[in-house]
Amino acid sequence: MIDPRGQETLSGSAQSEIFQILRDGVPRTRSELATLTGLARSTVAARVDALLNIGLIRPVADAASTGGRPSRQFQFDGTQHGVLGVDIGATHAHIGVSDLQGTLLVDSEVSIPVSDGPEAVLSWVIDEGRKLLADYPAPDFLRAVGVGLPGPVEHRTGRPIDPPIMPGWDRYDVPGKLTEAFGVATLVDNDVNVMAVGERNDHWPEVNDMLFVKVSSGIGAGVIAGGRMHRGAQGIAGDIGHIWVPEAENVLCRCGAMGCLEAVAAGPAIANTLHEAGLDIETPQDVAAAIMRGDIEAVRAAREAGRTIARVLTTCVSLINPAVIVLGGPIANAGDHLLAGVREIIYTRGSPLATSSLQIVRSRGTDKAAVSGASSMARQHALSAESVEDLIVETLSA
Amino acid sequence: MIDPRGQETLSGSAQSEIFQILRDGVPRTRSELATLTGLARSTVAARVDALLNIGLIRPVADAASTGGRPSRQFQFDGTQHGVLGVDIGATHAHIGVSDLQGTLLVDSEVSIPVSDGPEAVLSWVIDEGRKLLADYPAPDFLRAVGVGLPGPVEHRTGRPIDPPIMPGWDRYDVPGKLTEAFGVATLVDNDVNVMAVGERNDHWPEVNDMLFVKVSSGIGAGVIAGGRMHRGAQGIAGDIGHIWVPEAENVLCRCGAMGCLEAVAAGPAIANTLHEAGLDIETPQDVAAAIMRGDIEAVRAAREAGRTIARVLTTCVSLINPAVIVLGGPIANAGDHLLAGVREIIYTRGSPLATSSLQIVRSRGTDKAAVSGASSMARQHALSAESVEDLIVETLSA
DNA sequence: CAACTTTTGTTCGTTCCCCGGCGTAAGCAT
DNA sequence: ATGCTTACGCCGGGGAACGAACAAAAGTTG
Repeated sequence: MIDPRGQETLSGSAQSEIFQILRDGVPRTRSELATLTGLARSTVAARVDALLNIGLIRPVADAASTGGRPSRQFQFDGTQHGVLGVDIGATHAHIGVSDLQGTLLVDSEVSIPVSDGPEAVLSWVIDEGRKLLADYPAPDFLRAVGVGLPGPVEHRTGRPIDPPIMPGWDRYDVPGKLTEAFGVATLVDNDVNVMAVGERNDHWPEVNDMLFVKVSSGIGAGVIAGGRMHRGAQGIAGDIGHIWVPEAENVLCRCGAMGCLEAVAAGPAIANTLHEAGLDIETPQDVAAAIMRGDIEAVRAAREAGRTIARVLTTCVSLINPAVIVLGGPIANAGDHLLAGVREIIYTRGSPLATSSLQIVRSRGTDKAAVSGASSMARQHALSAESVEDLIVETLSA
Repeated sequence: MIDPRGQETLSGSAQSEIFQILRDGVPRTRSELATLTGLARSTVAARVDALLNIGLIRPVADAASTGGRPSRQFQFDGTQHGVLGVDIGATHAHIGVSDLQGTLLVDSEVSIPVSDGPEAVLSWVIDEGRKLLADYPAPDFLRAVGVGLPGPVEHRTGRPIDPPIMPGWDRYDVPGKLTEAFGVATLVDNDVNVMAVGERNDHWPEVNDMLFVKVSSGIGAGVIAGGRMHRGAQGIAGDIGHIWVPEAENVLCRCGAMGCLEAVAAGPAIANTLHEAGLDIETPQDVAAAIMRGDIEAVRAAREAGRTIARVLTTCVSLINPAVIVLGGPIANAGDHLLAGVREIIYTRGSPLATSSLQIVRSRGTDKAAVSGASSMARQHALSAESVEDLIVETLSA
């Protein structure tokens, strides 16, 4: 019964090859899969049966006959399993259950400051997660958990590293806690990275080089290079909020330094400018609202912030040569004004080669972007060759 | 040697798994390999025999007995095969034969302008290559060819794309020509990328995130992200020479635009400055010579160029979070002055997190850096799991 | 110095996966 | 309804790898 070759299974990597082909959602027949993979029809049949058993694929309408017996078609079925997406913000926690297609099934939000510490926040996550999952009692329904945290995270271990605004979280074993509670793998990352992965998986799957820039109370970027999240030597790649810009030369940043980009172009900086101009604006949310209602001063400030950010981004574009820049966060999503400022500078000042086919767009995510990004990260893991193979083996032995 | 396990060792085929383990040069016994791979002793023995036959490993002194029969040890043997490394510069061509350990065996250089066109230049490469290879008549000695070109290259196809200084080379099928002549795979890339790969493979094998910056007649960077060369959406990632900098606001660049970094900080710009200051300096080589002999004006100019470049690099550091920045090219290698300027700015102005453990060093390559980089690129290919397996299969069938 | 111990190296039968051929099932065309 | 065409399911054969058993080569001990 048991493969005597133990855990080292060369054929194992090919085990889920069929599934990886079907992941695109296109229905295919067994013969098509055989020619695509080069495997024998009999082998394909066995694999397809296994996937059907697990519920990762489903039969769909037969293909039109070409003269002989019509062939059955099979298609990716993402409805039988799900993942948990968790977004921890500075003042709130947001959790959602998505199926493996990426459809958000239910979600729930609560106001809880991250400064209450990991035990309090994660307890809510666990309780609420279990409540939401109660509606999906299928055995093995949950396949993974994804978490976005508002600070630097060592992705390999899932632990926050010296987070500035998360007292008590430093090096806390977030995946340990959640894996214990839910019994599945837990992936943790910085919220910007999580949104970047989500945006890419959901809207730009064919793009391998992308920059996601979030403008809210700070400014951060997620770098996707060669189709993979780029984290850098210490996991702080994309931390562009504290790059020195001449506009901020005499402005003190919350990080304690002078000259940081986010000291002049992030939400609080814009709020401050507008407040001093006499507007009744305190928070980044107020800024977004003012921009949305077309306040001329706010619009001007958003566009100017866009220009300032773009001056930094021109360098990023030359260095990375991305196909797309996505702007996200409440300020960027409040109309096209910040976007317009970014485009203005990048398309005029950026190098012609790198900008000729560069797209600069707004995030398509909504207020649920972070949760859906976290889910997307979890989904990516759950649908990976490794996870699917584990599931096949598990099911076979049971 | 290179540690192949540094990043993703695509477990595609376990056939050459044993070889990939031995690539680090450490001698190992069959039993050690068996426990490392999880394979049976008999399987390991068969694989080892195959590798011995090919000549990719060699037996070394037996291990000390632990009471029983002493075990034989085997070690990577890079002396039985070799690669060709080719560096095409603006005014010269340089070719060398290296063995698979990376030792440069012979090399040869000629003054030939790249503007003579691909047929002329590559004819010399082929003739000279055959001459050099005549001393290594072992069948199947040559395993790959690596080429560095002074312009943008579409790495997938190996064709130059709109190169500014290579008339007649646009979209020329360089790998086709050389593969036909030498009968092995040919890899082509931009010279900066080639040097970056070489520097990484030879001197920073364990570093996965690195920036290589070349300062000569232009300024370019090679980006290694997550252990892989990053090329970007159009293959022009790292093209930092034409980033807008305020220092160059009113300076015309050779590219036709105003404000480019390399218009003020590359070799020709420094030469021009010094020439205007009354020095007898015309070319970047003159600049390097002046710096080397300690000319105070030249040293000052080099340091100032370093500062200007570093202002751009601070953004790159925040975005990529590299572990190392390597500065190469004739200007950077003419003493530590440019390096000092770069360090001065990055360590004072860069974000503390990203610079705290960042190393900024000079390239260790010599004037043969480009050839050795091209060889290194070829070697990386020749030692990849795929190539080794092909070789095993080939030898078995013969 | 010979027999024993210990570990390695080698051979060979077994197991399992996968391939490919053959018979059967299921629609189309006449 | 009959034949044709294509797809599905079963089954024997080949190859890869495993592991047990045996042979070899030291060191160890009486």
